[in-house]
Amino acid sequence: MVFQEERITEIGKKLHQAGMKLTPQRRATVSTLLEYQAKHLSAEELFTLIKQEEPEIGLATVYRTLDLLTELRIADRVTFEDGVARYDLRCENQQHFHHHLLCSVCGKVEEIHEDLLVEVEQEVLHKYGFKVQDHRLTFHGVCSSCSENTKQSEHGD
Amino acid sequence: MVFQEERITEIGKKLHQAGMKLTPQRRATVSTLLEYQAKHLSAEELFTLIKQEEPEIGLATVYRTLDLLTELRIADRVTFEDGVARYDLRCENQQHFHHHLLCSVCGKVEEIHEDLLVEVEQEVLHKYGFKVQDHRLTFHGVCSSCSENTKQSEHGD
DNA sequence: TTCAAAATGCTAACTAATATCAGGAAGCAT
DNA sequence: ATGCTTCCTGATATTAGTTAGCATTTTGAA
Ligand SMILES: [Zn+2]
Ligand SMILES: [Zn+2]
Ligand SMILES: [Zn+2]
Ligand SMILES: [Zn+2]
Repeated sequence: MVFQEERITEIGKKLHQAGMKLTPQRRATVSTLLEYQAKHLSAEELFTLIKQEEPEIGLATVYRTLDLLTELRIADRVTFEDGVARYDLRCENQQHFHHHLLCSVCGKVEEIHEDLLVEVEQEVLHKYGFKVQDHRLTFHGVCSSCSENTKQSEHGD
Repeated sequence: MVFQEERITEIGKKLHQAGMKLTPQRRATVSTLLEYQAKHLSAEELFTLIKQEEPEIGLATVYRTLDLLTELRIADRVTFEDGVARYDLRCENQQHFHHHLLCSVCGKVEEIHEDLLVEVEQEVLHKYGFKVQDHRLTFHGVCSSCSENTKQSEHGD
């Protein structure tokens, strides 16, 4: 909770640098994003949660705030297979967006915060002349617990 | 054009194997996907194009056909920043979806058909126990022609 | 305190995508 | 041919996520 406050005021500074204000609505949005980190909530899901902290807030404001945070690279927008935009707070001092593991069996979404692409991106620069600034990487497959379950049920045959 | 016909009949076989028919509407959809390969068209964009070949076709059929092709792994669905689903015909004998380079200056979308992630995916298996079946990788950055233009205008200063 | 700019809430509008449903075509068995 | 079944289709209605418009409120500097 103390960390949260620090983080929020820090984000407030970034907003001020861009000539914008940390209004109560924006504060509530950021704090909810912090609280539900790595949950990949949609704008509407966030809206209902934020309302608990800031009941007067409107849906449009949530959308506007999320757009703002995305532009300032405080948050990242990511879309999985259902086509709904979801939001992640960008980790501090993280240059690039983190990666996601999407289990096709249980539907779970895991995160990888390690940047596995440094070499790949150099290769892309050399071979294709493309200067990578950021990336979106999602792996589709079977998570560790699901493949263990499969193994066990195979033993049972 | 000859190659197209071959490709279409080959896809027709895959449909038959799955107990489905290559109807005129589906044929027209596949042929349009082939014709506009690597254009990353949305369902509605495809719809207006397909109508030229098959004017009686309805939008719902296009959606249904694209779903079908995606399930049979004949096509791949990909979503960029605007949140709209776009469709790529999967290259023959290609295990994984290809990658995309999205230029933030000119908006161009390039493709990389080389699978750069073999080692990364082994790392993911060893470190996280996650068995990768497929992936979605998009790089955001500056394409080669745009960075050359930037260099030239810097010279001009 | 005044005032302009920024931000907000409400609602309507828009768009992509899906669901529904009443036909049609194709395949097979008489 | 005839019926029967299954699959497929087009039109339309509906849903859900998102954006636009606008009047009102809040904010922070002068
Ligand atoms: Zn995440
Ligand atoms: Zn799983
Ligand atoms: Zn592509
Ligand atoms: Zn470019």
